[in-house]
Amino acid sequence: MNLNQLELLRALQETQFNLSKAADKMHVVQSAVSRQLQLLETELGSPLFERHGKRLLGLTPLGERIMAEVDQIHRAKKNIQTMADDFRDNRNGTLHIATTHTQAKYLLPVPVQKFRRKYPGIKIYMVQSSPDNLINLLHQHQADIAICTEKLAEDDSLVLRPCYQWHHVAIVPAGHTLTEGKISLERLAAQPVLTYSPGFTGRSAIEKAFGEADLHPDIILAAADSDVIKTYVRLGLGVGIIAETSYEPGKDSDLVALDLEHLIPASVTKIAYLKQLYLPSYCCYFIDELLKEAEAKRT
Amino acid sequence: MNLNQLELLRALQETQFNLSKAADKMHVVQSAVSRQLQLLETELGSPLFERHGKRLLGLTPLGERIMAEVDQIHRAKKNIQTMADDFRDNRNGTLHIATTHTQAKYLLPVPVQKFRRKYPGIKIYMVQSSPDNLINLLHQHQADIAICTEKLAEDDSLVLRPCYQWHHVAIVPAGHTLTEGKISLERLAAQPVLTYSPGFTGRSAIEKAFGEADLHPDIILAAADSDVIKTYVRLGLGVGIIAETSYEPGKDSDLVALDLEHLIPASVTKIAYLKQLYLPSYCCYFIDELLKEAEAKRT
DNA sequence: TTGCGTTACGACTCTCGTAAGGATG
DNA sequence: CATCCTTACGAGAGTCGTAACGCAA
Repeated sequence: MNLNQLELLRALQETQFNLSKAADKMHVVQSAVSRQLQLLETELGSPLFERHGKRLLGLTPLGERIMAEVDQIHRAKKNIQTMADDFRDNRNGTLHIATTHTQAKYLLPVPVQKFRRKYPGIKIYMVQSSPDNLINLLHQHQADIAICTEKLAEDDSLVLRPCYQWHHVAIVPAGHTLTEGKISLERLAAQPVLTYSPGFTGRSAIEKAFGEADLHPDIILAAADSDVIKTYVRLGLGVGIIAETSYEPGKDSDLVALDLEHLIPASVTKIAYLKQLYLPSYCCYFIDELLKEAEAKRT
Repeated sequence: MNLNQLELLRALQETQFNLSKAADKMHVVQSAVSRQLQLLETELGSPLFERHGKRLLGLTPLGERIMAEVDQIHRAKKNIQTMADDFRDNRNGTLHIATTHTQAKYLLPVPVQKFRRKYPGIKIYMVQSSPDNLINLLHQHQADIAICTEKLAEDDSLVLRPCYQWHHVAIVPAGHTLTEGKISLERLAAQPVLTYSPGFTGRSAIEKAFGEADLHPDIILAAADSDVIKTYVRLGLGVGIIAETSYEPGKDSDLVALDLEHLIPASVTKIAYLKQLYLPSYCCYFIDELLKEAEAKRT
């Protein structure tokens, strides 16, 4: 048994048990992985994969259990390398941030700027995705940290750090009927509504609020980002419900923001990363800057 | 980086950073480990060991952190091998039991006998040691399970399974003054006492009971096992305090056992094993038999 | 026929052991 | 000077890549 053979098992799982594709992933020819797999299964004394003829179909029960340990080994090996790299030179490296559009545009700019100044040698990869996919990215080691508001609960393998609490605002063109009088969920629900796609940026809080009031707003447009919503609100399609932080008083002076703090429960944006994974020092610095920025926004 | 290099790190730690002894442990010549260590440190880019000249003195801070991951890898690798062995053939193997004299003599015989019948191919290694050392044996992977009463608390990495609850009895030769009238801690403390060594078989419960009554018995003999205590009680040296299960009505008919249940708090004997370590099926069977035996003793 | 996996064989790389040498207490 | 570690070099084991083959959709 050696580390390459264990990596091979991972590669096979990631390629739906296709030896040829796994070989590509491992940067060796296909016959090599065929042999290595045979050697490993011979050494362990039992097949690790279900086969139909020569084709691999999936893991055996033994294979399943072994894969869990292989993942542990992979993680530990990665930690060793990260630690060594970080120790030798913490000025170079890469930072993979997974987040949603809203956070990328309205929360991250200042921290990223500060980070660039302190760590000019670190490459930043920012991946935008849907909140439920962010956790996948973490688990697949394709992201170091994830920043988002929803879908981050009940996962024991994650560290969750509350970043900041915010609430929603309604946006309407100047002169809109909602700008007069007191805002309420009933009045909102009477209008065509534009807001975030399900699973994005506190959409669940919005649904909860309307649901508890037994209201069923007509959501005529759902988008992943605030800018799209604003655009169509400007076109007069209806009232937008977006995060307060996405309303920019300067640029959005043609729109009126109506505070919904008392109507829709507040949301908490969190930073998440894998509990068992070592974070390089620059990554911790970035998290600290994020928390500082959140603190600054709050006041 | 490969598994052998990581094993080498463990070997070095276990040999107080002596390359020559580590080489013996790894079954290779010393020059080989010297080179492998250099290769690893070169690959990681930083030294893992503090050196004075050519000698290794200890781990660097980086080395310390890496060793923690190496231990994880070692454990996972061991789990893979155990799983594969268990899956292929669960009739052969070894079971390392670490326990104290008392448990080995009075709790284990029946389960061991049943185990031998069901798994005649498994070799049983029974290690007797002091309770605080039992945990070390588990952590050093020199024992699969440990059975004892004391010193098993507050260790997050252990699974603790309460096995059975018992209490102490006082033993005296027939006709001893304590056999008349009602037993009490005061009357006990007035006699020379023979009992377990500190850390053994509920000794702490004994001390606690006397301590809370502000009594200071004269413990003239402390032994790790009940038989030694019985022997000297028979010689008339004083009153023995032993586990109830160690008093055998048949063999010990010359001694009188006085129940101390109401005087000394009960003790709980537990089975412990490493949380993160895979236990082969026969090991689980043995644990089950132990729990059954404990259940039988209780009734 | 194409895609997927296995087997055979020669080339190469890697690691080991032997042996000699340097440093340290 | 004995112990501990390093370096040099040749032998052997292990792994890879090429290529040919078997099998199934």
